[in-house]
Amino acid sequence: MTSDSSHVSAPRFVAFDADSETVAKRLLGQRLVRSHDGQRRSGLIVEVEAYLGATDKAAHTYGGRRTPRNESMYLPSGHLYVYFTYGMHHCMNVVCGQADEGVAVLLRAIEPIEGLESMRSARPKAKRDTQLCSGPARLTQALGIDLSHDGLDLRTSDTLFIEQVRKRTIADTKITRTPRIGVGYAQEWAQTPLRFCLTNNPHLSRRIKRITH
DNA sequence: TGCGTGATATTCT
DNA sequence: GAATATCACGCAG
Repeated sequence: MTSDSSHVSAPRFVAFDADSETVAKRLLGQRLVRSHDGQRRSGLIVEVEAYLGATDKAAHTYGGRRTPRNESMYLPSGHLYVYFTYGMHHCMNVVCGQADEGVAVLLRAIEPIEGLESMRSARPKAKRDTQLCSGPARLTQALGIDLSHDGLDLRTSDTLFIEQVRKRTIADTKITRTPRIGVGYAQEWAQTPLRFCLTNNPHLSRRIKRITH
């Protein structure tokens, strides 16, 4: 195996059919690929958040809420839920669990691997490559993902999909769990550690707080 | 390094 | 009318 193996097609990641915590951990270290205009932009998934559905006060589907915006979160697992927020940002989620359950994983950060030039031109404000995809809205901007991708099937799409570059789930010892970002309103759910990061990866959306003794 | 703040569409009160 | 699964900028220390 040489370092120039990025053109070799890897198998698709297909194991979306599980609860969102399990899928969140499975997705860490897999490769998110955006193929557009004959170019490939891709990166390793380094940070995700699990959203648990109707019982989760931080989830868009809390209490079974169903609106035109979140409709695709009720699609079968493997589909994409893209939403627009703060009047200017897109965020992308992978639907998991069962159809109509409203369960998903938010992709928060990737480590860029291919198509760095395209990402840089898509994100002129990023001063360093660690700022290209280190945040949910940053990574959608870097990859050119918007509402036109809402409801897309990652298992069959040729333009956006996830490649399985490792068969085993990353060991728990290499994963740091923290509370989710920006969900302080969600009461007891605000404290629940459902954000999963590859420990000390430089492409995270935020540094992991040091544990104080 | 770490606040405070503006931009601004969708949803809920 | 208010809040939000955010980002980028300015200013303080």
